[in-house]
Amino acid sequence: MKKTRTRFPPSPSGYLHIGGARTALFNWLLARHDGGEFILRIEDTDVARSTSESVDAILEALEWLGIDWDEGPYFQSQRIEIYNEYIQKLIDTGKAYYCTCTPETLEEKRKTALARGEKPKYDGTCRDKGLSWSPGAVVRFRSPQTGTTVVEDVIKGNVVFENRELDDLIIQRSDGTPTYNFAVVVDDISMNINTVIRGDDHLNNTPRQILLYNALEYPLPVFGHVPMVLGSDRSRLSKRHGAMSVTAYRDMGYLPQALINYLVRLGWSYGNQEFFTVDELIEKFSLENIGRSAGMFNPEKLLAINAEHIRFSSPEELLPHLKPFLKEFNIESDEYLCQAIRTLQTRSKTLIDMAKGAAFYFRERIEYEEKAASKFLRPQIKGVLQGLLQKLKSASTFDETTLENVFVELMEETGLKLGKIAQPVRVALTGGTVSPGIFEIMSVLGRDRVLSRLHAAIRFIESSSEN
RNA sequence: GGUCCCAUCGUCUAGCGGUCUAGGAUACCGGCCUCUCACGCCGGAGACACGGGUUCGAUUCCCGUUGGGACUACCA
Repeated sequence: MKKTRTRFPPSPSGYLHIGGARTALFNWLLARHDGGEFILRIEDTDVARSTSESVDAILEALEWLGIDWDEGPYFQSQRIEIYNEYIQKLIDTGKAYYCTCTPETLEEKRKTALARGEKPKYDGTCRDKGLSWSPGAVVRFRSPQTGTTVVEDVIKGNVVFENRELDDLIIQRSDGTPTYNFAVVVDDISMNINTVIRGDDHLNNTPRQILLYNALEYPLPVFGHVPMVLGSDRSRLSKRHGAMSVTAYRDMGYLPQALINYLVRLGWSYGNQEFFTVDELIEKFSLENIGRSAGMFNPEKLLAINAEHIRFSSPEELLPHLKPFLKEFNIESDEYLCQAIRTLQTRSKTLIDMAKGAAFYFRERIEYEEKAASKFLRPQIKGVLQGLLQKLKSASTFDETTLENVFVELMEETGLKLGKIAQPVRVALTGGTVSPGIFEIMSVLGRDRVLSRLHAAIRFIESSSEN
């Protein structure tokens, strides 16, 4: 049994988007599951569209996701000699030929064919001319005109194509670079790729590629065409569907493992299980459980999964991902950060939420939300806060249980319900009316900060009642 | 237009001939819990596109219709 070798071959004409990431994930997961290898290859034969910025962006996105590769990145642009070698082989054996039809006349013919309601395929003008190379010539593959080609797809089953539907595709452009279908085949052959998992938008290309494998006399890899990810209007994903780049989700406060979980679950299932860690996915992933119908990208479900991952990760795991967002709120302190995170996990759907929610822990001075202050920091509560202050000063410890006892005492003495006391204290401590539990907050902040914030609140009440 | 793929709640899906008065998740709506907000828990509404077959029996198999999608480049 040969080792599984999969690959991910993005073309560097933009960022890594959600759909591409999912394809990468499937290939990566399969390789990791099987103990095989995962190869990264940059398909940059289209010089006009490829940029090194895109390459960087794609690598950055893969790294963030934690998708690592065993070989590469290979660049097709650096493999021209290899393609030429294979092309020469095909020309020598008569399986490919030079063609001097100009793009203009081809375009012309395509239009008239279409207008007549016919299939716009190459008419074979140069097929039997026996032309040799000349400037501007391209190389075409001599495609069989009869018979059928069967794609044995591990996801879709056998798909039969009539060879007469296929035409003599160009395999080398007039500038000497190979075209996609040919480069892919040569690369996959020379890189020993034995498992090709890709979007089903490639299913129609596959018979051509199979014919190329045959002409080159190499065995076929296993093909698996996964259904596409669709936008909210059920069409192919594109920019107009909103944020589609992987790094955009990073920047919106998503965890890589959450995006992975969501993306893999979109099109693959494991019974009723929804939540997976990356290790679990590696363990459980298999081609058999990939569905056959296209799925719609649903940001709401992604958000829910993200919240779940935030909830079930340890503060230590969350910390490095949270740091950049804290920085945006000018929080650099490391003090009691993990404890603070713990109090925010069940109330944060994104890391941005969490950073926002954590801000009050680290402020020197609390600024009160206007509404909160006018509703809860009123003169009649001043005495209660003062009473609390005294009790806290003398509290033996500052853990949640002790704190709760202090409040119970205070409730008995004042006859007030917890809610009546907790909200003003919450405003004093956080500036607002929404926060983690009051005892949690206090024990995280510690006695000194709590006391000084209560003092500040009392002074605030005094100064605002003067006017 | 041609070729190919696809079709279970709004969405993601389980289901691989009887277990389905179709299960889970998400979103939505109630309720409980409760110091706020969440989390959690309980409950509700919500789907097998349609028509033919095959079969004792179809969500499950076959064909057609309809609908959606992809491809149809000297893009990948």
